[in-house]
Amino acid sequence: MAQSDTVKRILDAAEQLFAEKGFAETSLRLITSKAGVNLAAVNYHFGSKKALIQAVFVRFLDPFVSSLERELDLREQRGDAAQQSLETLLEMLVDQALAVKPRSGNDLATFMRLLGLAFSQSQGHLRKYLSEVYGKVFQRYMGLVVGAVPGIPPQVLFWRVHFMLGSAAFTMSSMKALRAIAEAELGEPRPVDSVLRLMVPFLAAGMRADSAVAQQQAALA
Amino acid sequence: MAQSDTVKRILDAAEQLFAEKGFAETSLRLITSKAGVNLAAVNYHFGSKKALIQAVFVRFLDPFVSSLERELDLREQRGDAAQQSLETLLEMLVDQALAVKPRSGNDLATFMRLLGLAFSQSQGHLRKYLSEVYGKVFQRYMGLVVGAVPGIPPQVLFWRVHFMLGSAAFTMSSMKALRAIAEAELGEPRPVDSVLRLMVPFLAAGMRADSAVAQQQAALA
DNA sequence: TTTCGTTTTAAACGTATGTTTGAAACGATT
DNA sequence: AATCGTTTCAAACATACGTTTAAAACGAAA
Repeated sequence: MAQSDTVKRILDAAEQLFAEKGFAETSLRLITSKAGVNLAAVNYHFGSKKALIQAVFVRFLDPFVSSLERELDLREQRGDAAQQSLETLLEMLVDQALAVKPRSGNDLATFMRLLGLAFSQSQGHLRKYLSEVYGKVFQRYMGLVVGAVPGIPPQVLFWRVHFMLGSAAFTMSSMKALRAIAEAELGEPRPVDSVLRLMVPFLAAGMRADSAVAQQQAALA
Repeated sequence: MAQSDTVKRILDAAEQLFAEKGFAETSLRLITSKAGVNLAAVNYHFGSKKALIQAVFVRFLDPFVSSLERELDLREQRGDAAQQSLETLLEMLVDQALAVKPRSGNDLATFMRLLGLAFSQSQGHLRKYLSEVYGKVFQRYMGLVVGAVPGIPPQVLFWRVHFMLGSAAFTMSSMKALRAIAEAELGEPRPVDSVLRLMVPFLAAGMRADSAVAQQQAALA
């Protein structure tokens, strides 16, 4: 018969638990018990915990990245790739993230949190693996972003890209907690996708900030 | 005699190791061996590993926060607290961070990384503790920030503040790695304080981005 | 010098983790 | 029905961790 669903059950449980508690804090015993499979199943099917972590990321990043590449190809064919506005590019990313069809019981918040963890919590092995596998798309996309903010020196651009990344990674990995705070302080919180869209003008404005002023600010002791 | 320097040696070693590897990944055995003291010394002097983590943060946050509060008082007395520009407020924070006099072998990068970890890696107990002790100053400062960007709806402002926070926390906690990448890609990297100053116009512009557009963007499905 | 509270020390404890093992159960193929 | 590769299972293994213990060393006060 086709491979049993043990693998899928492990991935589902691991994905959810990783998103809730992080990698180090999630034990294999917790994962396997939630998945209803034997403890040894993880090492049998994946080889190690590290490999399981990678497998979780591959399963949820692959569709996202494929769909992103398709969209990039499309826009390139239409020839307007070079002159995309920054806002359009950022929205495109949000749209792709929102377009990933949720699997059973894995909602957008889980996706966000995992994406955030990939940057903030990833130990060496994960970060290296992700940049090996997805580095090319990342650079392709970032090339477009850089092209959309002309007149900024490369040094400044480098750091602004990472300010952007940090904003996104932090927000996504803390999304759940932040929405709870927002609810306590301001009533009914925005839906997750609305928060993502709220980031677009914030990031775009930051990227476009006057760089002469920026240089000057940074220069003075 | 005065309390032996065992406590100080533990704090020094822990501070540096936490900054390098995070909390969970740093064992008491590693800390005590680096500090050249007995393993049991941590539990004797601090009670537990959690208490040690808190002690590390208190030691390096207290001077920073005190100095920040002094500066806030000063500006309040001068009466110009209410009409500070956003840039001025952010620069003030950078200046306070840079003004913390480095202890032996603990440079600015360590300070940055710890501050970043406080947000990203802190488990429940640390976050709760920090917000209990330093929440008041944080809110006082954030009140000024919010006052410096008029005309933005509270909901939008809430999220933008956290976009800002995320940018700063991520950048600081990844500062060392990012500077290494910058060096490989662009040659001699900026000094740490210059990177901090580079954030100011980026964040200020993001905070001030047109909120009507933002609202509209966020609203459309 | 003796006393007594403080600090340091080596060793052990208890627990949790990722991983391995060898046998049992399974399921398609012959 | 017998065979054989695959998968599951309970149990154990090896290791690492934070913490505790009880004795030894220390150092100022008497």
